[in-house]
Amino acid sequence: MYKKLTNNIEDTCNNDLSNAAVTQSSPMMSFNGKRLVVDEIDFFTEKKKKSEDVDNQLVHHQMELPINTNLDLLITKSSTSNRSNMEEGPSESRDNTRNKFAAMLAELHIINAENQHLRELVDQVNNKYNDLHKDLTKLMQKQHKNEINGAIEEKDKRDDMIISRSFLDIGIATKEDPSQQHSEAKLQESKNITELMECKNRDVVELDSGKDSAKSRRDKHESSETMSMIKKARVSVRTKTDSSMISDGCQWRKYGQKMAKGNPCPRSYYRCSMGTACPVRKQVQRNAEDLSVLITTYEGQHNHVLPPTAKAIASTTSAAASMLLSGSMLSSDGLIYPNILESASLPFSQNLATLSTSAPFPTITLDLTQSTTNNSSQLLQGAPQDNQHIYSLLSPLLAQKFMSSATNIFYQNHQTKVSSLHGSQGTETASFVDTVNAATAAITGDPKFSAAVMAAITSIIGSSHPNINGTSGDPALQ
DNA sequence: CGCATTTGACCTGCGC
DNA sequence: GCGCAGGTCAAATGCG
Repeated sequence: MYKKLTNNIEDTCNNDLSNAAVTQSSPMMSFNGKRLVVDEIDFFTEKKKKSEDVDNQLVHHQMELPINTNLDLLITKSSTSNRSNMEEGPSESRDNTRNKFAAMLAELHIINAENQHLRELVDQVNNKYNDLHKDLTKLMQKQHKNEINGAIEEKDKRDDMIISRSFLDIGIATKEDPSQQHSEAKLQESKNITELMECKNRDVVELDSGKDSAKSRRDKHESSETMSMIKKARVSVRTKTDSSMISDGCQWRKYGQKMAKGNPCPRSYYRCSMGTACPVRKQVQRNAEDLSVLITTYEGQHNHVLPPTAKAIASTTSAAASMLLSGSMLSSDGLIYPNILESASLPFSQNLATLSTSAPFPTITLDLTQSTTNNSSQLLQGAPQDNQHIYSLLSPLLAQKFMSSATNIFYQNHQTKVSSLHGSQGTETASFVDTVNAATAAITGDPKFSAAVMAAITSIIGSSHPNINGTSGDPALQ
């Protein structure tokens, strides 16, 4: 038994040491490679657990098999009281145990070093993120200055698609900057679309303070329309309930009620009252055709910290809104790409999520009334028929899907734009798209990993930009 | 008394 | 310009 136990420990040590060695030789966080560490806690769980297991085994081993290590490292009662017994053990066993203990110590040192290394990498990522953010702001300012110097007629011809061009220009400019890592730019671009709009808005404010011209006013008007579009992107949720309002974890204050045309039931207007001046609003109305169906439409992003139950739906709406906006704006004709619908559909129900372009503002509808078809019944099986639970279950999948689809669409359009401008660079971008697709597939294939990645990205963005949806932690998807 | 809800007035955008 | 519909505001009202 003793030999068996020591063998186990030895195997564990060898495995961990070899793993640590591999890890050391190949940095875990790399934008160019496929491994990306976003939160050291998540990625250490396995190793940590392993290490703890080793420690437990060691302690257990020492408690049961008192052996003098001659290092006098142990201060436990057993180690001192049984010293006489230890000295009577075979010297070979003492050597083995000593070696193993030393190996474990070495492993601990390696893990600590690795931990430190990863911390540094996370810091670097944060720093690069901040740098890119600054560069982006500068580019936006530069672009606005160029526009001001340009012809006014040209400006008049511009329509609401100004945003899409801005997005593409930003992406290309970032990509062409040799000082920035290619994939870092991509990661940055996909992180938070709403942040770009904040930059845009900030530029307008700066312009207004500097030049009070008709042109700047026109820019402001256009940007206000832009912001309005951002704000107006909506996510509609259909649920079957008898209550007048679904419970989504947020606090709402009713500020209006209207009779809508063609519907005997009034439409209620609610404003989020959890935070001061929170821009999020929602409309609640019963379906005219089926009065048991309650249609709740969310609009905007929270500017405050949300409780976990509210985070679920908020992150979903944020991600959906980001997807809607990125997808629709990247289209050359201003329409939402049809493949969004396909990619946005949940894996367990093709009819669960639908997009509407007929409405004044892009709206995605999540139909939670169809829970009896396909695999959704399996997914929801055993879960209480409570909206909060449904959201909790639904949200991560949706947010994940929306984020990946938005990212893919962004890059696909980006590729088209770059190819047309630079010709030969298309292949490079194409390979990157492949990489993104592969990464997306890997992420979507492993729920735990995707959850960890999303949580980490959310926490990183959230910590850097407290104004952005605490959901998002959801931006765009919170 | 403070807060939430109600409800009529008002604003805005759009189509004719 | 006018009317309609959707959305918002704010004073009045209700409730704990």
